Amino acid sequence: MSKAALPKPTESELEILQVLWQHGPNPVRFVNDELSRKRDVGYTTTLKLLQLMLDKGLVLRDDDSRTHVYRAAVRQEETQGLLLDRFVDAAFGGSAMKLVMQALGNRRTSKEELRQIRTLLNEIENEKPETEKGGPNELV
Amino acid sequence: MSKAALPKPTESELEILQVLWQHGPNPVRFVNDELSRKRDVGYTTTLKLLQLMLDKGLVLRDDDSRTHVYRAAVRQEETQGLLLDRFVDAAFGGSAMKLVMQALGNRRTSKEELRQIRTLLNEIENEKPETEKGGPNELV
DNA sequence: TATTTGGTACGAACTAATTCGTAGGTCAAA
DNA sequence: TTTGACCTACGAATTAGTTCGTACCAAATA
Repeated sequence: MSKAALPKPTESELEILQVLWQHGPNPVRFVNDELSRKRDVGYTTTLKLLQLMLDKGLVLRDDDSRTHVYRAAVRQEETQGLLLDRFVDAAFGGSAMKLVMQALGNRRTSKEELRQIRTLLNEIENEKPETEKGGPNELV
Repeated sequence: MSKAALPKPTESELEILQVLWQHGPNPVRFVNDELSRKRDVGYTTTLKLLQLMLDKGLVLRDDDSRTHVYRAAVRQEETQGLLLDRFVDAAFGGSAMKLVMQALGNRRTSKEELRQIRTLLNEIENEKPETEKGGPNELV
């Protein structure tokens, strides 16, 4: 009963989640201002979206004060993982490797990034990572 | 005038493209049969989809014979790259690296796959890949 | 107190994507 | 030459997602 079917966010909902993940709990006004930096979006549109997301369980809200404060109800890595799975299926016939190869092959990748990936590869290969920080998903 | 704005396929259209990429040019009947292996879909639904895709320029068709034969009009790698870009923006805030790390970190990856990635990393790091095949985008 | 400012709720319009029913054509076999 | 199988075309219903107008409430301020 704990993990009831992680609802999949739509594209717009994802934009909002990005804001909440990045800036933490905030009122509609703030979220809308952030979204407005990229594209034109009405205040009530953002409000409505947040309300729908509340229904879906994608966000939680604190409505103690008149100005409600919303916060993400789903974890970023988890959600990204979910979307990634779906995307890999849809666009790469389920092969995550093909996706990785394409992502690496098709764009400029800095030395530093390449180094990070090598490090990650090593950790994976050794099952138990030997990093000083320890945690398995502490990367990135 | 050559590359007029690569139209972005929807999810359903992508399913169809997968079939055409994998099996080559084929009539509606075949495509529909393939799709039906995964989920329930009516023949005329597939037909309509293919007709819409024809309008969009996603497929071409040979209607010499009564039974039209459709084939993909867009290259697989190109389309996947396009979708990948959009997806990276939407879900990973534009960071392809985060996506790769997540894709590698979150799932079982075989030794062989890891080796492939290392090889790719080496090629990228040397700017000019030393593979016998030569071409820059020949990877994957 | 009256007005302005800023907030929520929500119906409803709009758009894109998906699905299917129905009409009608062609061809081969009975 | 009629029947049945199989095909295309296409209008239209349905669904999901997005957007916004309008109504309404509360708090601050003139």
